[in-house]
Amino acid sequence: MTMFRIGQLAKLLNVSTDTLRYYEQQGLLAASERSAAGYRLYDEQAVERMRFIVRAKEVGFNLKDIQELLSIKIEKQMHSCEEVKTLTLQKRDWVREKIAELSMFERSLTLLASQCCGGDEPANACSILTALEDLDGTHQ
Amino acid sequence: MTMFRIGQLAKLLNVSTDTLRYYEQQGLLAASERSAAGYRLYDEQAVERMRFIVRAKEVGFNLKDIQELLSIKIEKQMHSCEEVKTLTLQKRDWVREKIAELSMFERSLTLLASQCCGGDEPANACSILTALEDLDGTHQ
DNA sequence: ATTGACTTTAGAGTAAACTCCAAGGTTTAT
DNA sequence: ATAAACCTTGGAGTTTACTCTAAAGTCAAT
Repeated sequence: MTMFRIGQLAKLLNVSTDTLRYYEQQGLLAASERSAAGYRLYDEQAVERMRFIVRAKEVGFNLKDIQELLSIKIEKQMHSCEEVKTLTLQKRDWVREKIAELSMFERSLTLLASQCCGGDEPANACSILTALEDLDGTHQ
Repeated sequence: MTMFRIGQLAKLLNVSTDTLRYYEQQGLLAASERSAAGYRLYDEQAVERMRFIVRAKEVGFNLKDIQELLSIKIEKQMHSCEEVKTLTLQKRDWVREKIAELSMFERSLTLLASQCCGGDEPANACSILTALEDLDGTHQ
């Protein structure tokens, strides 16, 4: 089993060692074990967990959100399927809302780009606000 | 022409007056004019601009991003159409990436919810991490 | 004319998420 | 065996985006 030291994991996932220690402190990612000298050692599972955290961050989840997502596990004895399912679907709906909002932006930006000739002349006719207002009219 | 005072605009857009003053200080939204007593007055255009800022914030743009988006309009005679188009398409691609990533989360949450009441699978296989990994396998 | 709700400014304080620093211990390469 | 490159901790500092406070001016209504 390959174990990573903090610097190696940091390099692998393009974060700082400080960030990894901060996440540990925040209860997001503990080192799998410590070496004799007290160095943090991370296994593949920890790497996967960290990959998840990074990805979740990238799409706009904050650390509290991520903790909640990570804690979604089915504990058949402790919680009913219904509870878990409700939490999961709530999160999913939140994600769907975000997607819908982003899609509106995507349309705005695409419309703006299409209205722009893309040539050398001053961009007098190009206005992102106009494009957005146009969308506002049709969507709200 | 109806003019809004800061408190009215704040109420209308569900932000604080402090936030509006802060955005002014950051160069995002200036009051259209001042009353004799020095009160900030906002016209419809300012309202639209603020609406844009709020929405952009909601989908994860930071203030610097938003300033950049707004500057496309403000300095349109300073930039060529090509510059504007490039910037716009860059932002659009960024938004598309976010949407793609969020869609993966959405799928994994949906998958997780559907597995939740499936019944017999071992509980340790039922986490969002596992669901996301399953998606990774089929989509990347 | 005075109360209460609004506004002004400058400046201090806050929360989240890092980021840096100091003072020291460990590992690896020469 | 000694430097370079890593790691440890605790704690201070930074950035972003507000949020709050204080001291004072303005406005509408009783």
